[in-house]
Amino acid sequence: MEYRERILRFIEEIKTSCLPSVSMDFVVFGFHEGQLKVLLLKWQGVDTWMLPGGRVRMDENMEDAAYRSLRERTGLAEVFLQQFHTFGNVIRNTYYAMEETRTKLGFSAEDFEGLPHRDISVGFYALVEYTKVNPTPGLELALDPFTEQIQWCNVEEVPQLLFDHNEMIQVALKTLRRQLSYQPIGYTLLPDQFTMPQLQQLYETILGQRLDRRNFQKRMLSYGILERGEKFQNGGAYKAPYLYRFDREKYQQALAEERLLVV
Amino acid sequence: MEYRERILRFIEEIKTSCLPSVSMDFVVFGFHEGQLKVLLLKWQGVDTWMLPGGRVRMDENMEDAAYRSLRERTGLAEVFLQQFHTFGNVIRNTYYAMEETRTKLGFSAEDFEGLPHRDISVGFYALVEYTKVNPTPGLELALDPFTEQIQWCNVEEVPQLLFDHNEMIQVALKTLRRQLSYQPIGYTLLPDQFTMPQLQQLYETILGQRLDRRNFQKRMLSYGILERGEKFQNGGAYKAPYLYRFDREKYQQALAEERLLVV
DNA sequence: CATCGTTGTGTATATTTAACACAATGATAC
DNA sequence: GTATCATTGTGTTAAATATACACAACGATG
Repeated sequence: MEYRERILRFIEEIKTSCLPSVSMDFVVFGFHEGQLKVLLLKWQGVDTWMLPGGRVRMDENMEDAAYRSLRERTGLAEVFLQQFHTFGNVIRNTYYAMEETRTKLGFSAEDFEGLPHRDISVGFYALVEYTKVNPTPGLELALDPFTEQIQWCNVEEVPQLLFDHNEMIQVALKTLRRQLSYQPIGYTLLPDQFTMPQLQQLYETILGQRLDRRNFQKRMLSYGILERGEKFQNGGAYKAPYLYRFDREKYQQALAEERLLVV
Repeated sequence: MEYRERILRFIEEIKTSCLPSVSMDFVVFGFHEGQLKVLLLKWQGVDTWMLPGGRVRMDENMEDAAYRSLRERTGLAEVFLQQFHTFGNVIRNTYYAMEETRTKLGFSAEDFEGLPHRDISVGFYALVEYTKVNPTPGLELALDPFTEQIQWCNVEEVPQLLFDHNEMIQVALKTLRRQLSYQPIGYTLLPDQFTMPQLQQLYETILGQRLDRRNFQKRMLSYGILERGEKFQNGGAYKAPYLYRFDREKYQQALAEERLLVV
């Protein structure tokens, strides 16, 4: 199918099969080499980054739509996904790049007619295991003919984004910090097995503050949600740390009872 | 203006000047005689209660729309208002009473054509001072020609409501409890002056548990956000309690620093 | 003027949180 | 081989906080 044709079909699909004036935006967090990362994408013809988004089909639950969108982007079926805020300001769309994009791609105003000019956007944050993610540009899947590039970016180094997406990331981060004690942050951001220092680094990165190594370990073990495994030697000139994995059942139970307060 | 005419105008207004497929619902909390109350309303021709709702105008920020809707309903300009969750399930609308209402009122399907058949609804909870509220049925204001009755109901005695509104109240309550320590719950639900037992009763009602009288007082005073006034005698056979009022500035500061943990 | 329910304040105890010290490990340099 | 170094695992102590509880003061009532 030709490129122009694909875009026209895409627009037609949005107009006919998706809820008008409602969109979703995703703040996808990953953790790699001691850094908290977020997934960003770029539209073809626009040189500013933005968050991945999605739309809700007419007969689709919003939560299902969110999982679907994220699966299409990351290839992950099992992720932690949660709405954190709904953004409804008119000025959200002040820096809308749709017009710019349209012009650059050589489409007429009529081609894009009927698309909503203003959206309410439901913000979701997702916690995914960095190594398992396969960022997929929409171009390859025909799911979004605008998306050219998609890649991870350190949370501290996020550039100026389109729309209110910078604010979205900040609100998502704030929510993440607040929910650290009653959401399964650990086993959705870390690989199956991990060391205590890794776990601590994750918490420190999210909270943005140092924690006492000894008290942290004591506390984590006291929750009774960790299983200790073998020792792990990665070649450093130091004592080998133990590998741990989460006891999912006990973790869930502790979360339900909100016993995992950290700070 | 005739009744039928008013409804047709109302529908036309929604279709032309409000965002399609987005609505708002409000869980309005008040506190009176030791009871947490919530504002419910009834449509004409339907004998099931529901939550007050609203819509966002095309050129209006969603938050502004929420304040406007609530002002129209309660007559209050200054309320604490905050979104707590966005509801997007399709089955939300399974028990939709719109059709039923339409038939009972003698309107044809064409009259109601073009109205969205499925909404995403942003849930807000509001904290208002019970005595200052003047519940206003839409009929009197032409703001909502369906609403016949509006009144307070004890949170524990809420009947089966339309749509997913019972769930909404539960989620709002959960959020309220969780945010008790970093939101200005106190001075939005209580009158300007209040006694310590009143304040405690409020906290106990929201949290759904008893608190130690002495420790509660000690803690509240330790925050340094209360100003003690005169003694207050309401005629009971007991020692007169002091009246307090909040030092708004210090309260705000304590909230910002999240120092008001209660349980 | 004794009684009763309620309010204000204090104090002792238990629990939790925070601060800190030391031994063990395993690669590296000499 | 052995000393060095960064890092890990565990314990101990002091401070802060939360909890439990006791008593005196007040003001209407009979």
